[in-house]
Amino acid sequence: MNLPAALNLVEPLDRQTLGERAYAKLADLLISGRLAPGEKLSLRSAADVLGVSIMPVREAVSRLVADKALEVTPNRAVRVPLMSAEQFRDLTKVRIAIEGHAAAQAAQHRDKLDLAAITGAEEAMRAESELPAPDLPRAVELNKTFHFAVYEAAHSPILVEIIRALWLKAGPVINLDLRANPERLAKGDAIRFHADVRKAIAAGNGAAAREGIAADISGAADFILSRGGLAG
Amino acid sequence: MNLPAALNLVEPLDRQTLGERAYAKLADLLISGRLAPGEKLSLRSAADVLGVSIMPVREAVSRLVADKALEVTPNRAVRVPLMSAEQFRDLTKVRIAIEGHAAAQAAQHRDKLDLAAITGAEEAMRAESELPAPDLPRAVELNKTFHFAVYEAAHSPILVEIIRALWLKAGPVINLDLRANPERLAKGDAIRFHADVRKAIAAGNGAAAREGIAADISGAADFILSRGGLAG
DNA sequence: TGCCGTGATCTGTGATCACAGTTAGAGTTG
DNA sequence: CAACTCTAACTGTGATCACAGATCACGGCA
Repeated sequence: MNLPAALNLVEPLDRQTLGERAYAKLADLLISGRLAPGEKLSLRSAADVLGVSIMPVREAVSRLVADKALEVTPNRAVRVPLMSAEQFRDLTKVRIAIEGHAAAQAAQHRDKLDLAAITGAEEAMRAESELPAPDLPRAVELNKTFHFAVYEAAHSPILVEIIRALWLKAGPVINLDLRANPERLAKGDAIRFHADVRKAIAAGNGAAAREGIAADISGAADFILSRGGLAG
Repeated sequence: MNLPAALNLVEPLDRQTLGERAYAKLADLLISGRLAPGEKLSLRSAADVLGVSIMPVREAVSRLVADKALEVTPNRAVRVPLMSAEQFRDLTKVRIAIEGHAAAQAAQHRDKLDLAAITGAEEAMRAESELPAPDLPRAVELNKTFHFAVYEAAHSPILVEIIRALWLKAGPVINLDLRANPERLAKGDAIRFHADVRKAIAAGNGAAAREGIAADISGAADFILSRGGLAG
C-alpha cells in the first residue's frame, strides 16, 4: 500500500442506487402527508415522474409495501392504505410506547450536541408557528425534525429506524390533516409539549420526557379522531 | 350478483406471489439461524435453489435489506450482516423494551384462546427440552412459537410486526448459537422464565410478564456475549 | 521467486419484453 | 333511454437481456 498522500482524503463516495433514491422520495411524500390514504399509485406513471424505468420504482414500492406504508390490493393496484379508527388507535398506542421510551432514553443518554440539535429544532418550529401566517407544510417538516432530534439523542439506531417505520404509516393520516388545518398548530399544544420535552431531556428526567412525547402524540391523534375522517 | 350459495364460502384465495414466498423462505432461514452472520448469498444461486428466476428473489432480498436483516456490501455482495457486540447490546435493549411491553400488554388483553395457545406452546417446548437428547432446531422453533403466542395476545398487529422485524435481525446471531449448543437449553433458564411469563399473563400481572420476558431475552443475550463470537 | 497486469467469470442494478388479470368506456342492443 | 357487451388500455408480476464493477486465478515480467 504505497499511495499518494492526497488519496487519503477521498471518501468511498456512497453509490446511491436509483432504487434507494426512489424509496427516499416516496417515503418523504408519505411521511409529510402529501400522499393521502386511499390514493392510488401506478408504477409506470411514478417511474415517468421520477425519470427512471419501473425497476427502481418496483424496488422502492416493494419495500414500502413490506413496511405496510403502501399496500397492493387483490386487484393489483398500489395505494396508500386506508386506516380504520381502530387501526389508528393501535398505531397511536404503539407510537406512545415506543417513542415515549425513546424520549426517556434520550433524557438519560443525550450529550451536548443532542441538546443543541433539540433546542435548535424546537426554536425553529416555535418561530414558524408564531408567524401570522405559518407555512403549514414547513411546520410539518420542522415538527418531524424536532421529534427525530429527540429520538436520535437516545443513541439507538435500531430504535430510530423502528420509529421511522411508524411515521411512514402515520404520516399520511396525521400530516395530511395538519397540512390542511391550521387549528391545532395555532392552539399551540404541540409547541408547549415540545418545550416540556426539551426541558425534561435537558434535566435528565426520563419520565417527564416520556410524558411530554406521549401528550404530543395523543394530542395530535385525538385531533385526527375528532375530525372523524377515518374509515371503519 | 346471482351466485350458487356454495360459492359464498370460498375465500379470495390469497394469491401469494413468488416474491412473497421467496421472502417467507429466506426470512425463516434467518429467524431460525440457519443463515450465519457474514454468510454470503447470491441472487442467482438462491433463485436456482428456489426454482424461480431472480426477480422474486430480488424483491425478497430488497425487503430484507430494507429491514436490515440482510445487507449489500459496497462490493455488491449480499450477506447476513455481521453484528458488533455494541450493536448486539443495542438490539437486546430494544428487544427488552418492546417485547417486554408487548408481554405486559398481553397480560392485560389476553383472552382464553390466547392463554390456551401460550400454555400449549410452553408445554411443547418444556417437553422437548426435557428429552434426553433434545432436537435443538426444533427447540428453537418452539421457542419462537411460545414468544409469538405471547406477543399475539397483546392484540396489536403493529407491535407483532415490529417484533418480527427484530427477530429477523437477532435470529442469525442468537439461534445459530442455540442450534449448536445444548448448554443453555439444558440449564433450563428459558423454561423457567417461560413458566413465569405464562403465570404472570394468566394472572393479569403486566409488570411480572415484562420482567419474565426481559430475563429470558437478556439471559440468552448474556450467553451469546459470553461466548465472545461477535465482531468489534 | 515475487509482483503486477489481465481476462474470464462472478456480482447486483437497470431496462425491456411478455403475460394474465382488471378496469373503464365506447358501442351496441333491447 | 337504460343496460349490457366487448374491446382497448391499463395494472403488477415474472423472465430475460445488458451492463458496469468486483473478484480471482493464471501467466508473464522483473
